Parts: sequence; C-alpha cells; structure tokens
Amino acid sequence: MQGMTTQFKGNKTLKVKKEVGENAPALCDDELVAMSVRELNTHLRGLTKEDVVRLKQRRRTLKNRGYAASCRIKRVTQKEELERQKQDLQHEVDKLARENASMRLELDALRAKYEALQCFARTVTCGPLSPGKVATTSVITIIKSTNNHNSSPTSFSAPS
Amino acid sequence: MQGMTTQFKGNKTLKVKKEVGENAPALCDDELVAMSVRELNTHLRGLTKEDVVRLKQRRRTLKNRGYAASCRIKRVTQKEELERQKQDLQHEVDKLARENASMRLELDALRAKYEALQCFARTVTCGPLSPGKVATTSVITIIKSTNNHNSSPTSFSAPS
DNA sequence: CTGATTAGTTAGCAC
DNA sequence: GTGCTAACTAATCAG
Repeated sequence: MQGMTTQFKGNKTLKVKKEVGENAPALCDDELVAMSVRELNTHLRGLTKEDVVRLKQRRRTLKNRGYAASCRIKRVTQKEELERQKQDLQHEVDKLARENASMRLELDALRAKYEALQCFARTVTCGPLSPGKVATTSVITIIKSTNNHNSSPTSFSAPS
Repeated sequence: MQGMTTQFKGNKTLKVKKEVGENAPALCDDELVAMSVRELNTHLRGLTKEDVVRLKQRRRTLKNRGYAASCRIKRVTQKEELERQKQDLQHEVDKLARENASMRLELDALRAKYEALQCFARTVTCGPLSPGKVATTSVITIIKSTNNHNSSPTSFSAPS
C-alpha cells in the first residue's frame, strides 16, 4: 500500500521541478521522519506551496504511524506488566498461605504440648496423689522431647 | 453521522425491481448491517453486479466497524478485569499477612509461656535446691506477666 | 508543533 | 461468510 518504490529507476540523473531539482524528489520515508524541521526546510526550498504542504503532510502521517505503533506497544507492555504483577501477588498469596498453614500446625501442636505440661504440673503441685518418683520421671521425658524442637511433640506420656 | 431516515414516505405499497427507482437506493446503514444474508438478497434483486458488489462491500465495512468497536470494548474490559483481580489478590495478601503476624505473636507468647512452665516443672521435680515456696512464687510472677497478653489459659498454679 | 489517543478502514487469519 | 485483530490513517486533545 505504501511501499511503492517501483516507478522510477534512475531518477538521480533526471532533473525536474523548478530550477532546483536533484534533492527534491524522493525522500525515503525513514529520512523524512527522522529529519529535524530545520533540515526539512533545506529540502523544501524551491518547491510549490502545494508540494510543501503535501510533503509536510506526508511527514505528519509518517510520524503518526510511529506514534500509533508506540501506542500499541505501550498498551501490550502495560498489559504484560499487569499480568506479571498478578502472578507475583499470586505467588505471595501461596507463600503466605503455606506459612500460615504450617504455623497453624505448629501452634496447635504447641498448645497440645502446653496443655499436657500444664496438666502434669497440676498433678505435681496440687495433686497429693502421686508426689513421688513417678512425676519426676515424666518431666524428664518432657524436657527431652522439647530439645528435639518440633519433630516430636511426643509428650511425656509414660509415667510408668 | 448516520441517522439519515428521511428520504422515503410510504414505499410499503410500491413494489419495483428492474427499473426500480425508490426503494433500491438507500438502506440506512443500521438496517444493512442488521439484515440477514437472505434478507439482503431480497434487496439485491435487479441491481447491477457492480452495485451488488458495492452494497455487499458496504455491508462488510459496516460490520467491520462494529467488530472494531467490540474489540476495543473487550480490550478495556479485560484490562479492568485484570486490575480487579490484582486488587483482590492484594487484599488477600494483606489479610494473610495480618493473620500471619498475629499468629506469630501468639506463637511466641505461647512459646514463652511454655518455657516458663517447663522451667517451673523442672524446679519442682528436679531441683533439689529450692523445693519449697521460692520456686512456686517465682512461677506465679511469670504467669502474671504472660497473662497480660492472652486471656485465660493462665493458671496451672495456685502456689501457697 | 509534537506526541498520544480514539474511531474508522483495510488486510489477513481462523473457523 | 463471519468475527477478530494488527496496522494504518485521520481527527482531536494536551502540553
């Protein structure tokens, strides 16, 4: 639609247009857009008012083409950015949920251990029923189990 | 731009084809797009091949206009959807983080309580140094301090 | 004027 | 043939 570059062959040697002639004819699109206004004016000398308008319009159109392209790029970039952020958040949710679950387990285990120990403490301090060696050995077991950290909430269950 | 509905009056009674004249000319855009293919063929009878092509092309163009519009709507809708999902995830992250923090506090508090109780249990059962009231009272102090954070699981104690 | 954005048009792909 | 979408153009807005 626009890549029509087939109607001249060696127009470098052909002089037309006013007195000027050689640089006026074909500016290859890319040149035209890249050109500064001052540069453009150089190439504008000796052209019909109509041609000047036409050339400027072409320049504007080419510029607009570029603007449209960057607009589209920006659009997809932003969309990708949104999706990336969404992913990150999803990962964070997963991580927090995992932490949460494991903490809940830990908490429950610790609560159980605590209650068991509390129960034992009551028997020792308040309960006159078994003040002797039975209680003592039980406590020893407890201490050992807590040294293992979390692996075995195994209480002190063996009051032998 | 396109609401031109003013050029016939009572063409319901007039039926023509070939030479036509009054109903062939203008289908008001909206009608044309909404029409089914079979309906369209009805309106196509007695037209030049060229006119048929032209009319079909106009229909296609109008359809495309609609497609382009829905494409844009879809685009913004999807973007809004993404942003909404992002918001939801962010809220979930916040909620989980809060839960997490409070659980961590609870866990630390419980750990402290547990250790205190364990310590007490040791003094009672193993510690021959101060088997009497000293140990017991110190445990009371601990219990009170931990009691401020949490509600009730306070006392295993009752010293005296 | 420059750059960005919107709506309409066209080309081209997929069904 | 129908619907969708990318790229282009023109119109319009903001700075």
